[in-house]
Amino acid sequence: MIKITLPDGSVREYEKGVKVLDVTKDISEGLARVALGAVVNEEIKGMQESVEEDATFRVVKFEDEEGKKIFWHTSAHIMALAVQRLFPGVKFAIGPAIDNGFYYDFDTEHRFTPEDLEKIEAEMVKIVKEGHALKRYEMPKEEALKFFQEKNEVYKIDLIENLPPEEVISFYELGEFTDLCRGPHLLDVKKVKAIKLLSVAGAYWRGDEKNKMLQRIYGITFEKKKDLDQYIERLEEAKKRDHRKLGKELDLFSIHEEGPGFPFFHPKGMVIRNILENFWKEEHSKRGYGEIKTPLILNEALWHQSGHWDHYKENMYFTKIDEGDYAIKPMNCPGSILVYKSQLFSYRDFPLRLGELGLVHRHELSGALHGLMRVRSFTQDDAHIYCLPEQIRGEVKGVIDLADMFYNIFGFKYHVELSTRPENSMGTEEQWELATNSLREVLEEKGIGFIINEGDGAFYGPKIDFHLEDAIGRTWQCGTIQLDFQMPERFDLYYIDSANEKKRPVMIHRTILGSIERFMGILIEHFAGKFPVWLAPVQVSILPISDKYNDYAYELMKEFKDKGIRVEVDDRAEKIGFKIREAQLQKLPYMLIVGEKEVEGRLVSVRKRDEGDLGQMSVESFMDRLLDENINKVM
RNA sequence: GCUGGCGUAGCUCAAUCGGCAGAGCAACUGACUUGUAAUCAGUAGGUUGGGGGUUCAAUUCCUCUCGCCAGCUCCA
Repeated sequence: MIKITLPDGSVREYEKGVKVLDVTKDISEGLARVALGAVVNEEIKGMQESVEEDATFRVVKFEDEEGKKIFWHTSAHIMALAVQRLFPGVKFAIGPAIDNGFYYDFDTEHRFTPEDLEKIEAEMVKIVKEGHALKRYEMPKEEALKFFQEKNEVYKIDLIENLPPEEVISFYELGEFTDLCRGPHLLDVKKVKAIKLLSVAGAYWRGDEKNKMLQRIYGITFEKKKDLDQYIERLEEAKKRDHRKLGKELDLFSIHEEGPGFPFFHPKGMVIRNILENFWKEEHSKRGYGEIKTPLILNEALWHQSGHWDHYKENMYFTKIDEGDYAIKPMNCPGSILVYKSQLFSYRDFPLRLGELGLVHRHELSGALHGLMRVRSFTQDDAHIYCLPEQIRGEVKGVIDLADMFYNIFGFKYHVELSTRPENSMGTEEQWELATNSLREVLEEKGIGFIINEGDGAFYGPKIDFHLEDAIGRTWQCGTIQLDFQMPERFDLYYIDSANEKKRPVMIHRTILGSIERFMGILIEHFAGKFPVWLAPVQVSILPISDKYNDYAYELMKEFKDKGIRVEVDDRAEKIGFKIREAQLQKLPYMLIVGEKEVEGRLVSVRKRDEGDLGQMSVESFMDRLLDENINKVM
């Protein structure tokens, strides 16, 4: 007898043989059938032989994260089989599931076109109809190598050669396609009903730009056609939120061929930017930060001393002044350091927090530029904290809390990463370990979940990064906290301790918004351009019914302006319907319609974005309402 | 930077096989004086991203270059 534990915990006993099939049928409706370990992935017939007594099956639904991953991983294999059939001679690299779907990397002289994707898609549908089961088996290393050598699958050979010796080398066979794969997989392909191949793009083998570029096909699959339609619809929705599109439509900013990666901010964009910056300044002032401003261009010698010359030159712009060599700053820290060095500090002055909204220029690769999210000139909401070693924890905690406060105001979700020592870096192993551990311990102490980003630290120290999401779920690093023992050393920074001796301070580099530009990009996508009243570039638009009421509108505008409300009058000779439409498309929070009915009793007819007509009210009560809302939303 | 795709009026997009470069919106002028998502008429607007080539003829084909988009790499 074989005992099978079902997802609800109940145990069923079956005789070896066909009975197991019954179980899989029982639990199969709407589910991806998956079990722990190898056995369940084999054909049903094979399973009878290998299922152990008391085997425990785990059933994973498509709705679960894990279920999706398995579903999409199998889909990648289906795609690979389709490609193998349609394009013989293609070499296979890897084909994993990702957050939204899957991809497979292929090496071939042929360039995949959109038409090819359709053909592959059709072949995948055919494969699903054929209803193959996935068979798993294992092979000793030598045999596995021989298997792929015969087919000249160089990437698979590379993979096997790099597997740790204790790793079991397993294969999954789907029809004529056999792939090196750890699994697990669906038992068969029948559930993969809705298939969509999304795009083809280049990708380097093992993600290393020195390696050959392969062709990567992205796709996504679902159990139901309806889910696929929904997914595609969601993508379309997200496109409408794209900050590059909204930035143009709402006249917030522009980017021109004359300055790739150098954004221009328009008056309405500047309103938002100024609100952000002013709020930032107030909050930092409250928390004991002093504000500084340092030059954009500084002598090259400074950048040699800081280590940027050795570690960051590729990303820097240079210029000449008279006979001297200068660099345009890619980071603000050396400037802050010169401020520090302009006087002598005592341990009693610590922690010393110097903030700077600093404009930096970095030569990013042309292909990496992306609206406001990835630019070549941007303003970091930077600050450098000089402190005693025993003050590190307190300061890091303070910055984490500040970041959390900022993100919560906007309702952003974020995740945290801890980045460790990169290859091209300064300092000793001990210093790095100490710095990395302090950051880790603070995160653990505060109970903040984080993932480790191996080798992604700054060249002078490890960092904690805060990542925010854009409209289509891509994440962007914003806030960062970097611990640095190197710069104080290089610049011979010191303070006087209580024993009247010179000591090295610790330096913490940190940003909250990251870059004002990127943060605004995320802000635009997050609100889909419908900014809350306190952020809206125009808060109130006054719409006179006809130009007979323009004077009343101007009168009101002046009153509102005096109260600090951002207001405009649409005095064009247009019908009211047209003006309302325009105001709605500009996503303005409030429209005030004024005509014959309002002009007498100092009334306004209020219309709110998305909510429609709120009826008539007096100018005073509207103003109160607005000021209330305005103040409430800021904090 | 790499791979692939794209670039036509301020914006969104047409232009069959290489055969006179067009529409809507916006702008401008005039009329209309309007009550909750587009009033009507007229005018103007282009070295088809830029350079070179093939051709009787290039928005269309070839080539170089610049920019944009997706992904890779990189990163705030």
